[in-house]
Amino acid sequence: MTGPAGSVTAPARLPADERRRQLVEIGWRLLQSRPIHEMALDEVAAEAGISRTLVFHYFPTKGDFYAAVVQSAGEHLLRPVVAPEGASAEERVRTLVEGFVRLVERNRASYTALVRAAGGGDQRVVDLIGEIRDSLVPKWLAAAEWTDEPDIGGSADVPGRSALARLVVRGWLVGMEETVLAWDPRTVSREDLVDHLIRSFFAELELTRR
Amino acid sequence: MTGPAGSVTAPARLPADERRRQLVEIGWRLLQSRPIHEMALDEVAAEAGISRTLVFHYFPTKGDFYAAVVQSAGEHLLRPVVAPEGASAEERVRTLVEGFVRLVERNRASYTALVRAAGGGDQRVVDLIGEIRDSLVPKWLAAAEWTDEPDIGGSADVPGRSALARLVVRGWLVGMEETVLAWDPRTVSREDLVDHLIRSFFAELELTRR
DNA sequence: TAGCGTTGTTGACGGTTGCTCAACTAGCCA
DNA sequence: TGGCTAGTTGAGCAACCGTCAACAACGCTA
Repeated sequence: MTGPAGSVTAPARLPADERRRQLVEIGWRLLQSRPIHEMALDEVAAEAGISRTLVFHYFPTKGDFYAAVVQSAGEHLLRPVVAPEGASAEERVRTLVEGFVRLVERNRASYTALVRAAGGGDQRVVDLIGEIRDSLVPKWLAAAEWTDEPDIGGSADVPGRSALARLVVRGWLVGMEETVLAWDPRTVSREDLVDHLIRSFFAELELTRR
Repeated sequence: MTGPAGSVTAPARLPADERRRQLVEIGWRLLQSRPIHEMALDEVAAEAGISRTLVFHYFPTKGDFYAAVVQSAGEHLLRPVVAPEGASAEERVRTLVEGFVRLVERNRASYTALVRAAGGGDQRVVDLIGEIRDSLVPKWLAAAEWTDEPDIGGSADVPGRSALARLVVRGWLVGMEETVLAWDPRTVSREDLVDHLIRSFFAELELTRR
């Protein structure tokens, strides 16, 4: 355990940004085995082979560190999921859904860790996850080629229509998250799941049209 | 703050079950202003006018206490939401949706506290919230008069159909939770929200039929 | 090469909190 | 009165977050 350099323990002195990245990376790794509130900064420091004080030097508070970890994790996890350019709306949405299902299949631990962080941690982390979710809404709306058309013959300054769509898509995304996480491949086939999610998304969207 | 008996501080000696209930009630009250991981047992003890040790006497571990609080909270919050007996499917679902929206409107702090507990706390609490959600699924299916009919001419031992429905309803419930919590009455009217949720629920269910 | 500021790093300390242990006290029955 | 049961407590341990003042390595200038 306290081996003198068993694996790749940091030599001694690192440039600031590199140390930061190292710590975030360690935090992310630890987050996958422990719920967030059980990850002590002691552990992070030990893993990096430095003193706990140094962690506080880079992240003034525990919450700051967690926020950095969650932010980085969110980017890493969600960046690869993109819709292809020249395809039909259905194909694009399918790509997003399948990308997400695959993401969960491959990184279940990571993803649940990330989602769980949405509940327990401090306020910054909660807000961060909220922002990440919000940032996904336009992506999905665009994939469905859903244009934010104003009410037919109605006034454009009434935000009701598009606001409802955004709200609904946000809720739908969270529901999908939950569905895929709770999904048991032995009772529901992967195909049925994906098909249902796609049709569900379009149906939900269509319902907001009026 | 340290008033000698301003409100209703417990006298001294209480029967076990009464003390338990008092502590859970205090925990529930505190949970509404603080996220769960910030509620120290010190505070609970102080609020009850007893020593911290006694709290541990009734709840061996912090997680046990939190679990008890969440359990009680879940029952208190969700019990009142029931569908009327003799109404149509649509009316019954409408009652459930409106009941839930009203619940969130009135007890926003309590409800978010409860939902947030689903993420951060210890495993027992997470599981508990999962069970509460699961227990809601049949209630909603029944309200929609959704009979768990086997595949037409198919084998009854294939669980695919109803399993999908249960899974989907669970996800939809979580999505609705999120939607109502993120809902801003200034951009989406209450009526539009409720209407959409009702139609969304039936649409989602209909999609599982095949 | 000496000096000096900048920057990465640390040990020691304080306060809070979850949890344990042995002991004290109020009622109740023989 | 004595003794049993049950509610209650203070002292103490260990883990953890966060602070402070100081140390050590490197680059720059002279």
